[in-house]
Amino acid sequence: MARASSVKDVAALAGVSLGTVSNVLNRPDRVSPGTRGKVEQAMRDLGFVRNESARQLRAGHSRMLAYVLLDARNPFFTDVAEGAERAAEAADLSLFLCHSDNRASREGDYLAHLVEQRVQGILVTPVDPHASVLGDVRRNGTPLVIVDRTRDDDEFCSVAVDDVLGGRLAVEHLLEQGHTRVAFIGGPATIGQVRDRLEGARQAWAESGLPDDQLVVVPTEGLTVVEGRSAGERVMGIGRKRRPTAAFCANDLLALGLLQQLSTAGSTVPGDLAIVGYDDIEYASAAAVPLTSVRQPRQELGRRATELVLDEADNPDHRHEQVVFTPELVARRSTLG
Amino acid sequence: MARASSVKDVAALAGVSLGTVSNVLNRPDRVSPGTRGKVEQAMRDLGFVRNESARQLRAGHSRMLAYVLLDARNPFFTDVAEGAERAAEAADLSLFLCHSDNRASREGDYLAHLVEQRVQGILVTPVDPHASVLGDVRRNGTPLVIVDRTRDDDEFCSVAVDDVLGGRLAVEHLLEQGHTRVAFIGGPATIGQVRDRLEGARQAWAESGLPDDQLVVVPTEGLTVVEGRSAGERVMGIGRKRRPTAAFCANDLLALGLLQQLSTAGSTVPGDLAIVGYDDIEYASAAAVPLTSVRQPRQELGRRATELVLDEADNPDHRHEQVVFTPELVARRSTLG
DNA sequence: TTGTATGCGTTATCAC
DNA sequence: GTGATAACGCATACAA
Repeated sequence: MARASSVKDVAALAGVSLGTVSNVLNRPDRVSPGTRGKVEQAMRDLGFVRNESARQLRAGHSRMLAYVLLDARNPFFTDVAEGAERAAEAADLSLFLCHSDNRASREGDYLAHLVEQRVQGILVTPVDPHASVLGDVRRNGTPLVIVDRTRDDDEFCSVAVDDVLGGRLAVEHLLEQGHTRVAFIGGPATIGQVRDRLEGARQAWAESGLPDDQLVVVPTEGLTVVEGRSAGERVMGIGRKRRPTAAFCANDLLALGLLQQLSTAGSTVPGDLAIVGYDDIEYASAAAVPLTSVRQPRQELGRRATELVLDEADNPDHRHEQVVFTPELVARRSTLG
Repeated sequence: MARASSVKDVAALAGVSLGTVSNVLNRPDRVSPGTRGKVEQAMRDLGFVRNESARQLRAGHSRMLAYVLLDARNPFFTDVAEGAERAAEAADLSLFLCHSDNRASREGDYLAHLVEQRVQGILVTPVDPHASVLGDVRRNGTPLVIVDRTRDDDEFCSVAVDDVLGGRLAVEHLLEQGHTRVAFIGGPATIGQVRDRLEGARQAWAESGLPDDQLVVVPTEGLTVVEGRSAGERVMGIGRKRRPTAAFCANDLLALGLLQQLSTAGSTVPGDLAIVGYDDIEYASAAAVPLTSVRQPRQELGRRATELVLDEADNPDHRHEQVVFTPELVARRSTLG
């Protein structure tokens, strides 16, 4: 494979000047049909492909968007990515996914590379939304939007969902179903989401007037199926009288693990324990017992984040905006007996 | 945000020439500690970031690798990606994920963009391994390796797993467990994988001497949880006497759906139906009944594919290679009573 | 050790 | 309608 051919090669073969080739590429109307034909033929003959690096160098920025995400295995993030992908497509940009796998170092490497690449914009669900690395990106002139996380300042655009409200919705639903002992399953508390959902749960609980200690917090070390199973053992290990009759899980993976654990142990859902999940991922409705869950507008998150990052890139009057979406409870068999 | 600063700006501020700045960047040993200090300080002051486009233009190729994958929601592919990611990291390259979502048009758009971007190499699990678009990439000088698919020629490097053997392993295991009526669940037959796994199943069946019609093919329209549930209804709808006592599913998602359907309907696994899945994704071992499955060396696939694409990029004597890995059966409760 | 000059491929401006 | 030319930012060969 010889060196790829350039506009110069095309020009030589077509017997025209380099400028004309460029015109065929970028303003075909300015060039006569005859020469255009010759040029296009030459391009085909040589298998000419634009060199995007050179284009970018000239233009000052690339036609790429990137989404740096925490966990490619979590359908929540891939759904967000799908929304972003569609918005990117509509703007004639390509969206690339970068998997940080929850590691700050990898996240940092990707962000650095993307800034060097002069991408149009970056969406990121960061390991730590307050890490200075995000500020560095901005300082270097690359628009950046925080997805599914928030900061307590307004230095960045962000899109997120009201997790406190989500927590309220879940617990209010369980209260309506007559439960008076409820477990909150989730952790670690370092994750803002987990804290907010618990906070919402507590607010709803306080308003119910039930004793505080009947809302039991069962901590987990992560938001995974395996952790859900382990939490299930702990919940069902509580003595009959003090055992919760319902559980609100900080995400659906936990809820699925919990469901599996109960099913393995011969307990029934919602008979022995009602379950509410969070995220409403596809597996939630397809579970053995379809799962009640708090739905977030996932694709919408990605779409809006993309719009914001493009506004930051294109609009000189851009103002940072913190968008907060409203979650919605989807009731299914796991709480409806 | 003003225009990003360039080596020229750094040189001006540091009071040295542009070449010296470049040397600080690329051969720091060639420059005296004193001037190096000045230059580095200037870089910090200006927030200088290399322009990767310009670097690429100069170098002729980028420091990017890409994996164009079919389905970001399938853990199989994200595991492959993880293996590729690690190999890329070791070579000091960045791996970007492109989600074609099983759409040929999106796959084509991504491939075109990557070629224009002059990426170092592309890994792809294509919608159609024989589509001409793959040949176009190669013709344009970008190394490309096919992942988890094969072609019947040797125009490309590829890495795959021996699915015929995988099918044999699954059915041989069920035969050993004493089953004499088995369902193969999977489809559509347009997917090479599905065909190969069925082929392997048939080979093992033929060698067992059991009547052909006791290996029942239950077709599905895709390899998803939902399809698995639907297949479950059909299998259990078969009259008692002719009903299979075991099912071999073309992937784990189908198997999980099947498992859920049985559990919902009050049937037991493996009592009423033993189940073998394929892929051994994380959810397989974490399922309500841990799933027997055929494991593929997923990360290894990604790692090897990356090595091959880098060899194609760097080694003038590169020869295309079709690597075929050997699958392995992992027996768990879903077949072991 | 440091500085100068050239070219990578593209686009856009300006003559012709 | 077409052609010559400069510029984008960087890396390198070579000169000082």
